[in-house]
Amino acid sequence: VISVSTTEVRVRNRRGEGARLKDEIVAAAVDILETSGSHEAVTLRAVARHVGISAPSIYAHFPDREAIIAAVIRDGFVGLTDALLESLEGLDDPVERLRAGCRAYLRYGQDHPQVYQLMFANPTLATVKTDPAGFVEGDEAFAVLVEGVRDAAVRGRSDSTDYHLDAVAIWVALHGYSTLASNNAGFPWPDRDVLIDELISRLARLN
Amino acid sequence: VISVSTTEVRVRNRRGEGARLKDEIVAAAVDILETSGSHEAVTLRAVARHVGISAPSIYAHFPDREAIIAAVIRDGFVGLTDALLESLEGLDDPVERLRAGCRAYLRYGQDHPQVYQLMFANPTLATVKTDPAGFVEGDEAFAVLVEGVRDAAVRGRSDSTDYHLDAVAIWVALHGYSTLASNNAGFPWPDRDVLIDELISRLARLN
DNA sequence: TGTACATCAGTGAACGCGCGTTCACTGATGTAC
DNA sequence: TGTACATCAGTGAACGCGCGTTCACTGATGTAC
Repeated sequence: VISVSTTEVRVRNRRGEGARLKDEIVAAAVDILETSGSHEAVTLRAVARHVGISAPSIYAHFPDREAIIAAVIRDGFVGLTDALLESLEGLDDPVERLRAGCRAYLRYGQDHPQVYQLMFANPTLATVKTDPAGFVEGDEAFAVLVEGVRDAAVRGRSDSTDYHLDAVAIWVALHGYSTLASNNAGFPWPDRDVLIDELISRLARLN
Repeated sequence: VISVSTTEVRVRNRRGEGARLKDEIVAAAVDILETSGSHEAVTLRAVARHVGISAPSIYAHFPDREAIIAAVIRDGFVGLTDALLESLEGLDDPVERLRAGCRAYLRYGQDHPQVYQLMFANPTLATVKTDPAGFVEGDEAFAVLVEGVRDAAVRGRSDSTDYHLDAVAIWVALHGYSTLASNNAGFPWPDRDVLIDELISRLARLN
């Protein structure tokens, strides 16, 4: 019998590199979260098993299970903001920038549906959102959107006069589409790109 | 010492009325769900405690815990559809009807945030949605919206030509606002009524 | 260069808990005769 | 009208499980002298 199991043996971190485990723990939590489709599966013991360590080892890095989830959410906000900013690189046309940003937002939600859900549709958030760090990240992401609307208006491509209001309108629509699409695959959705373009142009008041 | 505790003693159902417990179980599940803010708290034992029965008694009415949640979701769809239809009663103006329906939808989401979340933003749904009954209810609710857009267009109050597309756009926006608002109270929301009216008039293409 | 030792990165066993589920049962109530 | 009995609406005790968390520990590794 040929052994197929690749009994992943974890190599213990070298002295002074113990903090590396912290990142591995968060990565494992994300993995379990997205694979299982529910944050209930992200138990302290499941995370430990996934990383290949004993359960108590986690306590050197996180005070409790909730802190791991909070770290996942914080990482999510950083990742989303990065994705948004990256999507704008090299683009000059304000409408193109707006569309690119919105698409990047939806892509993030589609690629990390469970993390996304945790970020925006879970009361656990209360904990992280009170934490200034998570809040600032979320604000930064939203600011990208407000800037996009303002830019389009200033350069004569949109009739928007209330940038904040219109940015909120777009955010609300994007978020709605993101969560509904990932949870209601059976619904008769119209063409995705048409829907998104209509949402953006009407809510950003493109002319 | 004056006894304050109202040790709720449940009266056993009379013969032939055992099925009444089924409704009590669902009601208890909804109560726990909305009070706790998370469906994780809706355990079989917690529901039994809330109703005032022993845990095994539930098995006479539901095969397992998941079936209770499914019943909560089904009830939710019925409740939402009823609320939508009721909101239209006595209204004739198509734009008024559209607004009333949308407001009723948001009110439902605000009044039953956790049930709402379970209905639209949870993969547990997969089970219920495959079930024709739940599906039909959801379709009926959405049909109310499509009819609203069509009616407005036919009566010259909207420029919509693709009723389904525009109804989806409105649904997406309403859903987005509903979940974001209930989970992000700290966000600087614009005036609620202004936001909602703008979403509806732009997405329904009111003229 | 050699060695004693402090420190670091973890481990293994154990705990109490609430959970879903099973099993054999109980006692009130309606019904057949 | 009286009574034996079937049925119905539940109960109580028990199970095995995975969980979060604690505790005392181990063994490799870098460092001071």
